[in-house]
Amino acid sequence: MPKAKYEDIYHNLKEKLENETWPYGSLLPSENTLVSVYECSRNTIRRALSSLAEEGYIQSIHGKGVRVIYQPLERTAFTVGGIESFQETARRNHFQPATKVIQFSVVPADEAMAKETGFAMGEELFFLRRVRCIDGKALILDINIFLKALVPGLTPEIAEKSIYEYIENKLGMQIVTSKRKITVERASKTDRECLDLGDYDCLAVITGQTFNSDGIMFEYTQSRHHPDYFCFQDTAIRKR
Amino acid sequence: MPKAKYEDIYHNLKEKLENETWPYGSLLPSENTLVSVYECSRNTIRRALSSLAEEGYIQSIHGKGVRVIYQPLERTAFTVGGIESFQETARRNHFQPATKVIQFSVVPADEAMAKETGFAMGEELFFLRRVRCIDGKALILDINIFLKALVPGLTPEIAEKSIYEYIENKLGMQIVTSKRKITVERASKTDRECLDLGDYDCLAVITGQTFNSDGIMFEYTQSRHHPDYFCFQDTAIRKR
DNA sequence: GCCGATTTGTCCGTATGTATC
DNA sequence: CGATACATACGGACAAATCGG
Repeated sequence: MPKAKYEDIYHNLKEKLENETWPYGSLLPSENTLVSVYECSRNTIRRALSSLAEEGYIQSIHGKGVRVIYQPLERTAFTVGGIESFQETARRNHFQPATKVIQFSVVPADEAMAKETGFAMGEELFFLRRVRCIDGKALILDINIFLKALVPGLTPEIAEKSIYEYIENKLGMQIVTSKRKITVERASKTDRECLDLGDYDCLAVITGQTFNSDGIMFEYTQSRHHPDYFCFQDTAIRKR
Repeated sequence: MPKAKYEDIYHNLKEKLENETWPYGSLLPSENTLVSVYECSRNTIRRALSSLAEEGYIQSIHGKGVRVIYQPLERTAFTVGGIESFQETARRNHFQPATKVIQFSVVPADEAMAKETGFAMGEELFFLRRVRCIDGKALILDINIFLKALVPGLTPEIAEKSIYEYIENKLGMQIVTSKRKITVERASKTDRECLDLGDYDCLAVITGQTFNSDGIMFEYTQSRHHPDYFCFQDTAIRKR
């Protein structure tokens, strides 16, 4: 539950934008009007608006108003974006998810791995690989490497369900920042063995580091996606 | 030239983070210390810090401090991210860029195109296709569709150089928001004819809409990248 | 072209809440 | 418990862009 006022306002405005209370291309009520409506200071309104601008819902125009640039999208593809677990994404897209753990081991970080992942050498790591299936088809190969010290008690059984659920609810650790990079790679022998790639010879790869609320990196991930089930959305705002 | 104080502070801190004045994993000076250093209010400092947090440079920890999570990266790949023209990206990556215009026409938006691009039906559009080369290899196929009314005087000669440069400097129009989506598609016949794909049968596709400072969408783009020359970077911050 | 009303952009000072140590 | 540090919120001031008369 959000307790901050600007978060309430943000969610309320977001919902109204998605409902097309104000249609695409129109102007929002002025900030001062919103101040009266929500009974708060202009700073608080501006904070909510700036979050919506970052997410591509609106755009402020100096001296003029705030333009709606949100357009309702067709939900055909399996989209990712933001920090979201496989489970959450599957549920949002109304798919039946399944996970198969194909590797679960504990290893120390050697030099090559330290360089690639960003963990310190010698750190004890959980190394696991999982295949994600949707409607019976194997579509995503996930490689997760966790700092063992920060994810105590992790088992293959938990990995079969939802690791993020375990981390956040059972361990009480909060995931905050995630740095990622997206590339396209040729399918390896393992990819072809684990996934139903058909005659594709490439896949979409999301490689990332995840940081907890102490600002410590505790996870390195590689998510290897079937091309047909990959769609990443993003909004950028130009800085001068 | 940024004239806003928070932008100066933002750039100054960013440079120091990239110089590793404060190493990865350490804490920044406290906000109050920075207030003294930059002689400004805490609001102004916090604004600069929040921009850096969004870009994955730092992460605030309540009651503790601000952790540096920036790591210098190896510049091996051709990376994209943010709003940046091909020219700018090429220069940043120290490559010799070249552009070949293979189509330049004016068409009205029919129903199918209107639905795909988001332009209104019947709008007059510039439709162009360009091949981007680096060190003599054809690596990117760009399809740009512009609202003709908002980009008057566009010619194939300008398209050969930099359209963004023309739009921003000559027309004085500012690009502000860009909404994009990344997918992996099978290479079409055209892709194979235009690009040096080798034996790849897929490519990375960035599809996007660009909005000017009036909040009007004036461009629809599709950038089709050779897999080896595609790397998209992103930072996500988890919201509750 | 100028002026004034409206609207967003930047910045400040202050107060209070909450997490960490 | 107190000191420190970040988080939220308010209110006010002035600048800058837009628009209509």
